[in-house]
Amino acid sequence: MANIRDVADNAGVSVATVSRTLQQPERVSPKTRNKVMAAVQAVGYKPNLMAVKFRSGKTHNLVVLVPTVANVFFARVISGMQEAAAELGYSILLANTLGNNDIENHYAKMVSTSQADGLIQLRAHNPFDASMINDNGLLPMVNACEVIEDGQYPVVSLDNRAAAKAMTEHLISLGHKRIAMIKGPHSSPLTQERLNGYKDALRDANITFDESLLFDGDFTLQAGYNAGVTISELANKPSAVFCENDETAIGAMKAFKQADLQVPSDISVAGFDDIAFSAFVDPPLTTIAQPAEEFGRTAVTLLVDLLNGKIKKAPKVIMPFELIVRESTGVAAPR
Amino acid sequence: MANIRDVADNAGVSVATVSRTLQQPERVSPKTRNKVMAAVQAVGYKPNLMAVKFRSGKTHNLVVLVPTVANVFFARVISGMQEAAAELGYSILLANTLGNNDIENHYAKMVSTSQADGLIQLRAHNPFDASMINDNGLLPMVNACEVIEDGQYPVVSLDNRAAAKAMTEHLISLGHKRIAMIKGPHSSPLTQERLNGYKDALRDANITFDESLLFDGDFTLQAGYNAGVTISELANKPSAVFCENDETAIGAMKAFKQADLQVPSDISVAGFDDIAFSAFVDPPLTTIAQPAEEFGRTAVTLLVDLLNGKIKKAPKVIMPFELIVRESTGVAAPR
DNA sequence: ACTAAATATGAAAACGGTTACATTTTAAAA
DNA sequence: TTTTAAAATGTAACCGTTTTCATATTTAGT
Repeated sequence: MANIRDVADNAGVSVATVSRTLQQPERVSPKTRNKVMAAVQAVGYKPNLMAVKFRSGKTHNLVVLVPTVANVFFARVISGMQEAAAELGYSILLANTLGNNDIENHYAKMVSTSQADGLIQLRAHNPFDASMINDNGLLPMVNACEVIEDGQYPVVSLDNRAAAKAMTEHLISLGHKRIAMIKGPHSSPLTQERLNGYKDALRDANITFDESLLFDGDFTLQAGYNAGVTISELANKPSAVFCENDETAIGAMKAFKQADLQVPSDISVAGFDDIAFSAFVDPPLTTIAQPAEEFGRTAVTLLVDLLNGKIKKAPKVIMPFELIVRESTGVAAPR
Repeated sequence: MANIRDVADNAGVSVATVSRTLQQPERVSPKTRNKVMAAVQAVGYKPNLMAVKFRSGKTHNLVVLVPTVANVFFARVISGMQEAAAELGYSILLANTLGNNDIENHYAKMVSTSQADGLIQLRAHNPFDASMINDNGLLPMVNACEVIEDGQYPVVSLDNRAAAKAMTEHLISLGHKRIAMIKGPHSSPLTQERLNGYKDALRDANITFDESLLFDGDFTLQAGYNAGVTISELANKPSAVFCENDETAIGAMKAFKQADLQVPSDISVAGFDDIAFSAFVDPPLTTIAQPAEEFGRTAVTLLVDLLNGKIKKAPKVIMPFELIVRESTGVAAPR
């Protein structure tokens, strides 16, 4: 494999000149520039970027911690990250953490071991192992999708509380009073935020919050189905179910169908995220759309700015949401 | 940031000894080993892995080219890759190519520029730009999911033709004679393989192949929906539709529902991949299950073996498939 | 106790670039 | 033409490891 010295020899110049020709062509005369370029071709030179990264101390790699790439919403976010990263000359190192703390730490360590310049978390969960904190006591990190309260790190998030409130108000406006909620995992701040929004709407409408209408989930189809089965066996069923994500809602709808409950005439169902499938299930799902790709783009832009020292204090970017009303929600049935 | 020299100074030994202590502890006396370990702690040493990779010439990175991470099937494959890579001490650099040739080349180039040791393609599409071929004329690459014919590179694939044949036979056994097919993108060898399997089954059952029952798609929900609309407007409708993946099938089912065609009583629908959603749509989708995670695991194992020179000539691993009969396929309606 | 072999350690080169600094060449100004 | 500044190029140090080879130390054998 040809290296920069081979090029220099071939062109009859020094390695410094070759390096300059490649990095700052304007600093070298047109004549030698041509010689060098010809030599590059002649010997088939490919710069060893590992050497460059080592020397420069900048890897231009970003680690992204994602709970699971199989989640359709995350897949969209990642897609946006890839795009922005490519534009800025960065590569994404994707880590599928499966919520596992060891895996998270393993990948987060790539920053302290100079394998990556920064870190994006798709799940709020700091601080990491103290061993990976750098000089100034902070990791070059941004949190996406979930707000983190301590204000130390940049955040790009959705106003989950407001969005959940908007959805709940939509259900209330259709006449629903007994509105169940299928939650996300306990460990996720999202769960709490969306629950808060739900409670806000209830309070504003003078509907007393009923803890027995809360069901556990974990953002998977199966969990939604399980909760749906439980709900359909209830003596005093809710007339609407607000699910903390679309997968959950789709799972629950299957349970309702099996129990011969019509959606939305017997029971309304609402989701959150607006994944592609939601428009294609039967009935199409009412949900909250989030600008997923934009999330990703913003997160890497923020991180790169942070790495370049362009950010003074941790900003908090709140992305807009949109209530998408489809056919899975309808007016409450008379009791 | 402490480097190996700081550790050496602190421990009162040479850098060579520190390196040995960390890499091959058995080659250093217990006494100095303890001294070094203490020094590592004392100065908070974290090896600069970029330097290690540069020096060793092994990056322990693998580039994975995926057409789109938003495809649920690919997401499962990637998940399996991550797992196997982590076990083998490799990291995955995920590239979302969106089928774009430039993006593919850009990421493939990471191998020739020493940023990654090898490459996995989730879509068969070689050779690349000649500029990135190495000495022996080959890229350290394995193809997953799609068989490639030239036999130069290891392949892990499914017998798509046999699987498509099995599904078509299932439909024929239910009495279907007019079976439409919604294809994948032209560019994908998968499309052709599955089409071949479909034709095989037709031939074996003495059903004449009817080109007008072939519809274009691209593996997305929307394309499936579009084809579904076209089919429902047909004067002489097929009694069954075999879709080349599940997303397509789910899209088509939505179109049929809108056209008041009952699945499966009016028209049967079959998919391919068995993504998680398929069990949860209405009706649950008959499909072909592929061991997606295992695909991913096998692909990286193969690639790592290839990198270690453990592979003589390119193997071709064919993974098993399974016909999953759910409720979207039923006996053919009398005409 | 003496020598040979085995083990432990250190000094320094190497990996492939970038870059500060020194030097030479070219262009511009006097 | 001479002087001076600017532009082009070269020399060599440097980034943080690993690794070869030489040297020092320990262990074993007689």
